[in-house]
Amino acid sequence: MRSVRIEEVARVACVSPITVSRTLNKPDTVSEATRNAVWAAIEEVGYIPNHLAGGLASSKSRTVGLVIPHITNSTFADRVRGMTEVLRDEGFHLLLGISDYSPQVEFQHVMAFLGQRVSGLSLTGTTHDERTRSMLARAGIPVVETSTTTGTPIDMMVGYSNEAACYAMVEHLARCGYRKIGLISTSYLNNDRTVARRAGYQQAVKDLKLAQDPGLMITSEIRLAAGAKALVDLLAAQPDVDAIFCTNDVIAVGCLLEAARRGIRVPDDIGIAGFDDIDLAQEFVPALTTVRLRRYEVGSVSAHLLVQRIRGETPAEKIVDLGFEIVARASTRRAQPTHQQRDSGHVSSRAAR
Amino acid sequence: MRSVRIEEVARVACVSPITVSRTLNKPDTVSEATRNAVWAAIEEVGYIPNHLAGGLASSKSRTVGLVIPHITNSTFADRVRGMTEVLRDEGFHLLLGISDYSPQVEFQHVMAFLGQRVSGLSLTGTTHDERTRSMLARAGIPVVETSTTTGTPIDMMVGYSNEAACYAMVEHLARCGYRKIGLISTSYLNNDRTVARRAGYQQAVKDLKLAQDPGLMITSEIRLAAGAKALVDLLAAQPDVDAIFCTNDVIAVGCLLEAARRGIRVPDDIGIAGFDDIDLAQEFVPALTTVRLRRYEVGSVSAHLLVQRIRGETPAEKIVDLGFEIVARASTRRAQPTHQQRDSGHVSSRAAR
DNA sequence: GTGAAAGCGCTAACAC
DNA sequence: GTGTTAGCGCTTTCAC
Repeated sequence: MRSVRIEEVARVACVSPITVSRTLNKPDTVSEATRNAVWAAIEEVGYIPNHLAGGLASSKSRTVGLVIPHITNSTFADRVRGMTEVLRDEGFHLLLGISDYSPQVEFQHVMAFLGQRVSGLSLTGTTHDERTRSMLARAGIPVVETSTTTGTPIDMMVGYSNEAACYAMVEHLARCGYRKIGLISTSYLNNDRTVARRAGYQQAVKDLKLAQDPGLMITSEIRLAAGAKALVDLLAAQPDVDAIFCTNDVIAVGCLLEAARRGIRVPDDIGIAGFDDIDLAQEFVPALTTVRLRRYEVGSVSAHLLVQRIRGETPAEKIVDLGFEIVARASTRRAQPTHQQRDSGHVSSRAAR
Repeated sequence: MRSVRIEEVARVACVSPITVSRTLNKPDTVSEATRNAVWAAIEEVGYIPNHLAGGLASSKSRTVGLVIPHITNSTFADRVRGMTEVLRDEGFHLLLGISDYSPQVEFQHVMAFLGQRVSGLSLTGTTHDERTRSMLARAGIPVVETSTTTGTPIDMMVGYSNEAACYAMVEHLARCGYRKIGLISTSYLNNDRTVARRAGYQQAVKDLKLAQDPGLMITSEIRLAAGAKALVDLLAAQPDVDAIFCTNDVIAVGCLLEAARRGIRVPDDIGIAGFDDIDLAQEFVPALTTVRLRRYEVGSVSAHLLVQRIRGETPAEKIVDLGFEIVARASTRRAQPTHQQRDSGHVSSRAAR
């Protein structure tokens, strides 16, 4: 398929090819009359710029790569939305890869993206294949790791402290009077965010002298049915649990559904809390106490940072903490206002922005 | 950033550049000894093939474009998953664009993707900007439109009949004894799938001599809160509605939640049905009667069709009907088995595959 | 099975 | 403000 080339546009517009190129890429360096003539010619011949050729010649591409662990989850869907909207406004395009939580698959995507000469790259978390780190170090393109603010960044980071968020939620549950709090987390294999969330829970349980027992921590897949089953399993093993903190809202709603089916009263018999603040959390009956994150902003801020760096600017911060917020709702008892509003962990976090 | 080029690999491996290229792209045309030497050299110098240059020289790219209306919806998330998994296995990569239901934005993405010389393209539905159609006709790359099997295809199609699915659901509701069925659809602006769904509802209502009234059809956004509000609005305008068919499960669950809050008994006071069979549909109490679609397959089959055509093969079918299935659950009354299993509309549809 | 030459379509650098 | 020249890194074509 030999396509219409810049040369043909140039001929029709009676200018040189480079002028056409400039009209497209640096319009303000071309006089208005020329610009109009070129645009008319472009329309006339039906020219579509070949970004492959342009990218090759300029060693710049208008593409950014994103690798996410999976997509069936509003955390990542919102991030994709945040990135695509900003990138579109800035004239960039998004190459998407899904790693399914495998660092090896992530590495393959990174390789392929580098082969496409992406101008920037966004990854999830800080757990990567060693080759990913070394390739990226050599490639010298801006990289944003997201959804965490801890660990050793490759370059930049946008997220929140998973550990602090979980610590804050356990504190909140303790203020609600819960003393034996179970934790249902997602699998923590290759998932530094989950590891951090578990650590936050454990630290808080220890600091607040709540019931400690390895049997209180179990894992579940992110599906409603799995969350329901996890509730059953946890209650079977630890019948006197008085609250359950799920590191994911889908799991938490699964628990709420199962509790309803079994006639377990929430929050009286048991308190249930989640993580993410998905749409369903506030609509569900009872509404779910949870940790609110700024998912869309994780994407939009990442994209902004990448674009800034691609343009050669230096962002104010290499690590952006978007904070979190404990949202108390009906699935947990009312908190006693003993301490001063320590919930406002998010306030300080946000201030860090 | 001057990167390691194929020439350097060639020098280290003591072969010519073209041999390196062949080792990478057509390994079986190179002797094993040479292949090994080349691979060793690639590792040694840390070579990353430049797909921009390769694509330019061969006028082929290993990239496929996908434009979806939005991403915060399992319909599209599953499709993305289906596409990426197949494409990854086939060595292709995915450029993602989100159009927000705007044909103009879609056109911009299509232009940009053609500029990247994507080898194939997948769009949603058949409502496009006229320029999109003409560009694509000229570009001559394989195109798959999805989520419908009606309308005039640009090239190929993968989906299901939205009209037949909604017709079947109204039939089902009629067999359940419902006679005045409201419809809450999404906005049908630039959305041929919704237009078809509404048409299916209207035709069935007419054929089955159910209550007909323009006031029975309203629209809602795809959010739980919006669905809840839509229920309230519909009941206010049409108090004697005995069933509500929502063309989206999220809206339907919003209705169920609102019904629970208002003490409206489902399915006795009112029957509620949805469309999509999201995870929540079967877990919710009461479980939601809905239309099950094969969302993942929409993506995976699309990707397969595109890859086949990119390879120069000719797929057996240009239009793949993946069918649908009426899933009867607790949110509607039991159906009377009067007619013979006409629900098996999906069986014939699937047979069409 | 391997190589040499030519060129894919564009833009950087420099000239005018 | 616009044009000329050279070359981005690879693959095609044809030769051996």
